[in-house]
Amino acid sequence: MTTIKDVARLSGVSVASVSRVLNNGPKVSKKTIEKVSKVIKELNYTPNANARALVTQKSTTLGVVIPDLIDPFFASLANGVEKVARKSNMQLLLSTGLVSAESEMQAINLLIERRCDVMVVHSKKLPDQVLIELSNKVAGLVLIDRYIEEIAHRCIWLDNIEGGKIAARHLLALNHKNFDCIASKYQIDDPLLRLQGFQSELKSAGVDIDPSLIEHGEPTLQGGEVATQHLLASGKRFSALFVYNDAMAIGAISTLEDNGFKVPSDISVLGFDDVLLSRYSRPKLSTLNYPIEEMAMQAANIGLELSDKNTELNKDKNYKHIPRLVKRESTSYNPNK
Amino acid sequence: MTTIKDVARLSGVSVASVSRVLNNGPKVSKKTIEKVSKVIKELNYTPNANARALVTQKSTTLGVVIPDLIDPFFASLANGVEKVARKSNMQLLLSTGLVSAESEMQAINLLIERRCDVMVVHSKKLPDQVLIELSNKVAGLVLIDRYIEEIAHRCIWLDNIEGGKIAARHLLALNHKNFDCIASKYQIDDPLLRLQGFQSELKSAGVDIDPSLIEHGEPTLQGGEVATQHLLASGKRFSALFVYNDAMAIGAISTLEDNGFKVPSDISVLGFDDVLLSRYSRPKLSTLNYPIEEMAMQAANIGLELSDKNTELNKDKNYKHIPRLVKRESTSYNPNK
DNA sequence: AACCAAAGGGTAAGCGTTTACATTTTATTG
DNA sequence: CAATAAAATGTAAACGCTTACCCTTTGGTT
Repeated sequence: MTTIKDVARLSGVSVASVSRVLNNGPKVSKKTIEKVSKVIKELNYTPNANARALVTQKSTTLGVVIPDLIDPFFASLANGVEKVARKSNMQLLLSTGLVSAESEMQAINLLIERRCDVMVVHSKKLPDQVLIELSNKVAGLVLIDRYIEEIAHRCIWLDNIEGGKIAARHLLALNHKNFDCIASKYQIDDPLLRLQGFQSELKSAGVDIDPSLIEHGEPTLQGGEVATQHLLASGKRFSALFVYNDAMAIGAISTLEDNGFKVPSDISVLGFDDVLLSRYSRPKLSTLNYPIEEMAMQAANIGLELSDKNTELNKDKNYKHIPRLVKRESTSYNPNK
Repeated sequence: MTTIKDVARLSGVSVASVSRVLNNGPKVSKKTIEKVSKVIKELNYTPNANARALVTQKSTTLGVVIPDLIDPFFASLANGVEKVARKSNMQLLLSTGLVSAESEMQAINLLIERRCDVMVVHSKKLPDQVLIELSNKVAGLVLIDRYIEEIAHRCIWLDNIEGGKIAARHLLALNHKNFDCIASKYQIDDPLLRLQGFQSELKSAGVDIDPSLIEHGEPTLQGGEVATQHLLASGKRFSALFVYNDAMAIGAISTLEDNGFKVPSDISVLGFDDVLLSRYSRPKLSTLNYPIEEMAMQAANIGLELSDKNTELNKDKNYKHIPRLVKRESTSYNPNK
């Protein structure tokens, strides 16, 4: 592959001059620029970013750690970061963390090896302490979808508790009296907090929900179907169902209708996340919008700031987001008094 | 950030030795390994991949060019490449090409700057000739979802014509007599060829389809809805509808049912791609499976081979894929004689 | 004509690694 | 114990670039 030396030789100047035209540096004459540019074209020369990164000590690389790309939620996250990367003339380096603490750590390490200027990390398994230490090593580290008090200025997160409350309020406002929930079987913050918020708001309204009746399942279409079958089998009567995420909610709707219940006239179903799916289902899904792409963009931008030595960091920042209720067709007024 | 020199100094050996334990090189004593490993832990040292890439002339990076990550189809593509990257201890560098030839070229150039060993490129707009030239510069270049005869050994593609034919045969086998199509408004290969195959197979069966009745629309849910409205407004009668992709097909179904047609009992609807969506719709969508993730994995693996100077390249390879019919609930037998 | 500032361009060091080669240490053998 | 082979380690060059510093032009002022 041709190097800067080749270009220098063929255009009869020093490598310094070539470098200067490459970076439109300060001290080059029109003539040199033309000469060199011509040779660059001819040789089809492309500068080596690795060499550049080495000498400049910045990689113009934005790293992302997510479990996978198949889940549209994470794809949106990555897409948000990518947008910022593009705008900042940087590149997206992707590392998938999958499930375990070890694999998350490994994914992060790969990005550190690459000396990413910024790292947007979605980690569920790594302990707080590890992440805190990591943030001492990587200036541009940002956590998304997680809150750790000690490094709150690096955390972009969604208030899941408030999300649960909003859900409860919506259903309450629609005159519902009998509720049930489908939760995720995974014991991580998101489902736990959503449920917590939901229940606490119901309780404030004087409604109690028997914890033993809450179904837990795989957060997928099938998981939603299975959970709903269990729910129906239990004989519990309810007119409003709050489901952990949109995929499960769609599975729930499908099972409800297969069993003769109309959504929303018989039973209202409320999802969470507002992924693409929710707009494609019939009835279109009412849900809580999780603005993950905007949050990802914000995260990337904050990482950019953080990685810039010139801006002194303000540790008092807080980046909490509140989900927004999206009323579509799967929830409606309950006429029963 | 600590460097190999720091590690060398603190452990009282030369950088060469450190490098050797880093790469479990051939000639290091147990003692040195232990000594150095300890210091590495202490200093929390992470080697610099850029420096490595520079000296070894390989970046252990796998580049991908796709329009965006939001489209689940491309997310699957990226995910396939990522799987291979992970298995090969490489990293995924992502560049989005969006729509224009220029932006595609720019995305590719960014990957070249990074000296990606392998590049999996999804390009629709760049002319054949440019891609052919590019493949002379980048040994590990692979094209996905595109066929160029001169570099067929670098092309992993799907036979869209055959896909159209399979669709036609399926619908024909279900005793359908009156067909219509919804196509994409974009004049690129995929929709054109699918339609071509569909029509040609129908013609073989003695059925003609009036080109003027074929609707063209945005390849989205809304596009499918609008196109279907036009179709219905035209008054044309049909019992089988072949739609460019799954999103449009779901839009079509929704509009058909809103207008009193039952799917599939009144009208069979067949999609294309078999994205996640198709399993979530009601009725579940019959469609043609586009094995994009497997193709992407194959592409990445071929790129890996190609980039390896030791394997001599066989230009006679051909990587054509045939879509597979997935019968679900949106197509059924037409009882009318 | 002499001087000087400004502008353009070159030299060379250094970024953090790997690795061929040279050198030293250790183990083996007669 | 000397000789020698084998193993471990060190030295230094190289990868492709940027940039601080220095040198050479150029042309404007007196």
